[in-house]
Amino acid sequence: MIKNLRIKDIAKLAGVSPGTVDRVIHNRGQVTEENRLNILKIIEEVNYKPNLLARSLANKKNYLIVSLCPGFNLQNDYWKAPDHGIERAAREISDYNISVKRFYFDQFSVQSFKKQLKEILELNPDGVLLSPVFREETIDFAQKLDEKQVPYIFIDSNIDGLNNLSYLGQNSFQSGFLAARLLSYSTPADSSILIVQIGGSEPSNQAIRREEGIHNFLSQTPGKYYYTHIDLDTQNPKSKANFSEQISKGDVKGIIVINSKAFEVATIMNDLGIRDKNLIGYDLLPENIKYLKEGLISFLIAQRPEEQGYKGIMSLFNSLVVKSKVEKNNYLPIDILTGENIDYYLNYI
Amino acid sequence: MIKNLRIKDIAKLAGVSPGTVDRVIHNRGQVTEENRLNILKIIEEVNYKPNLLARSLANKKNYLIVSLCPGFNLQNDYWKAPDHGIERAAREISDYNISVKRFYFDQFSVQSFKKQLKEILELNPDGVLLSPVFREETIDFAQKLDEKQVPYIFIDSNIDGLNNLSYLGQNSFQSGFLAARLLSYSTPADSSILIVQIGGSEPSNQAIRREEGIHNFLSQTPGKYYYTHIDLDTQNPKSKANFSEQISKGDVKGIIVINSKAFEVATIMNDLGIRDKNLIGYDLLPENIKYLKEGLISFLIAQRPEEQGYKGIMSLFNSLVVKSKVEKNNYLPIDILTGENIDYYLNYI
DNA sequence: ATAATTTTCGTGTGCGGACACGAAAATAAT
DNA sequence: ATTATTTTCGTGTCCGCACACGAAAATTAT
Repeated sequence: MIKNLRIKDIAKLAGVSPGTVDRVIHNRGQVTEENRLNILKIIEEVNYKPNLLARSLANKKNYLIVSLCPGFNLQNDYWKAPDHGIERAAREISDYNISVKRFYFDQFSVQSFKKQLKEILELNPDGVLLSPVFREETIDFAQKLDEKQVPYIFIDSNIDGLNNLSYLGQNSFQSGFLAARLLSYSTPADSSILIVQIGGSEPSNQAIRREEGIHNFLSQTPGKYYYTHIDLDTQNPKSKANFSEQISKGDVKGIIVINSKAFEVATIMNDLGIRDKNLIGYDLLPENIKYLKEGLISFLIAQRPEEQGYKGIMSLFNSLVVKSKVEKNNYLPIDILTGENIDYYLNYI
Repeated sequence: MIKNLRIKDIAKLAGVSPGTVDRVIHNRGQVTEENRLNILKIIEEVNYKPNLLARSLANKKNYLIVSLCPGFNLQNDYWKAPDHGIERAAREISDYNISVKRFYFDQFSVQSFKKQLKEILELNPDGVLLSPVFREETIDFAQKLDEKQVPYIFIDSNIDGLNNLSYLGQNSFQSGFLAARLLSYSTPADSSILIVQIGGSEPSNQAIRREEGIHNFLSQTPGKYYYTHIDLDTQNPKSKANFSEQISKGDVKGIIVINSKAFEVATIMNDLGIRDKNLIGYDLLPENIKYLKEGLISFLIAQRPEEQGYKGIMSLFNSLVVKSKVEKNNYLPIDILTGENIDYYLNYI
């Protein structure tokens, strides 16, 4: 119940004017060493905390935060959730003289990524939130930001060894490990497991790490499961036919899809009338959710994409305005979803 | 990028002084109907949003929010988490002239509950966050708050039919249903399941609803499982012996503990060297976590207690200061925890 | 010693909004 | 028509902080 002291109070305690205290707080010089130390001591003693409201109100500086994430559309709306989180955070802190400008790129085009990075640099932002899909370009960009002393945060995936303020995302290895663990609960010994990568293009870093996690778990239970990696390209009839054949085998009891397209497998299972296999997938795409509720998908593993966006912006805010320190590695929880609990994740912000 | 208009701007648009606009905004009268309507129209048109920072800074009113939750100690630290969330929210909004005062009661004593309610009423708070453990006393209290037009929020458990601003907690029925579902993944057909209530005292509302959910699931799979309810009082040697006997039976394959004391069962299983049964429990007590990591507990179901406290205070803040509307029923996600993902929940705020 | 320069410091203004107070305008009373 | 009363409205101050400007003090140069 002790009221927070103000600059004016500290000035009185130190026997100086508010302006002098202000100069000490902002390291603006023009203060004798004696006064400076004394004021710092008092600030320490009374645990002075500036009033953020007053500070932001008086501060004319307008912070610009930009975000760069893959775009989204009806076919692929994974990045809608982070975008939503970014927007929510932006609304919440707009009174603090912070504007957030969102950029998007085509996640299959390095060119679009580079183009946006260039535009962003020209804006001279005060902070950047970034999905570092392309490695080399990100490294180059990060170095330029370092030179300008602009903080940046990665979301969804990470690149080690850079000077980013924070990383917000999941531990992919561990989420693969967990997927295998969940499968093992309900899959009898000596059966086969398929590890499926869908899409025709090469797997993302995330998918690779997940598969490593799966391998790691399965290798800890030697001899219990036989597992095979399959690439499925649903556009390619041959690939699809091959997959249908594989999945129809009786000893196949479990399937893990290591990217977000588990619904493709569920669709095939549905068409073939297969119902006795456990399917585990990732991410809350509408079609995944549908099959989870219908029981064709046993578990979905989710990574709080909305929160990644929200916390990303809030972390930059905390760093720039509140000046509190930010955790460098901020692994988000690995949520396990079933038909029974998913509704409470969907409605919940 | 359009800058927010200020009262001063609106005054100019309406051809009046800022004071007049202010009077309209606060319904303080002293304005001709003609001016009032005109100003309201302009406010609507330009979508005026008052600057919360400036508003709070200028506002001398000090809001008092009180919370009343069960106390906690080394033996029973469940309520430590909500308390932590309350404290975190309080810190975050302290600049907005909001002070949060925390009250505690003994969850086994109606008397202590009533005593604290009385004290709270005498403080004339502007908002109340409450764990409504005792039904009748809460109803009485709620009515008094209604008369004073003081908003109140329930956390952890709910009482229907009251005028509370919001409820923050879990759908206990559904979390029971989910527990049974999880058990069914790994428990073979025709085996026995124990539903255990621990503690010697009567079960909480929450435990009762969970058991209903369990029943509901199991009754949907007729004939598949045999299940028995057992009361276990670990202080009572006879009760403990009886339980040990039951759990040693070979056909018992699964156990669900419907309150937060699953670790008691795990301890017994440990002592008896039993390792081939699936045990599911609730809540992240340290001892539960320990056994989850060791594999004696298969799943823990958690309800984000920290977030209940945090969101409870933030909802009151939003209602009192931001004046945004608050969802009445705010079921928190039902988190499924295993040894593989729990660390990411523990570190995470 | 005095002037010129540099350093140190206090005061004042504004950020956007809340509220008080007193002036001006409108209405009522004589 | 004049005064008294009520209603309407504008101005000013403060909230806590950031920053500018100019005055005072200390230092250096002459």
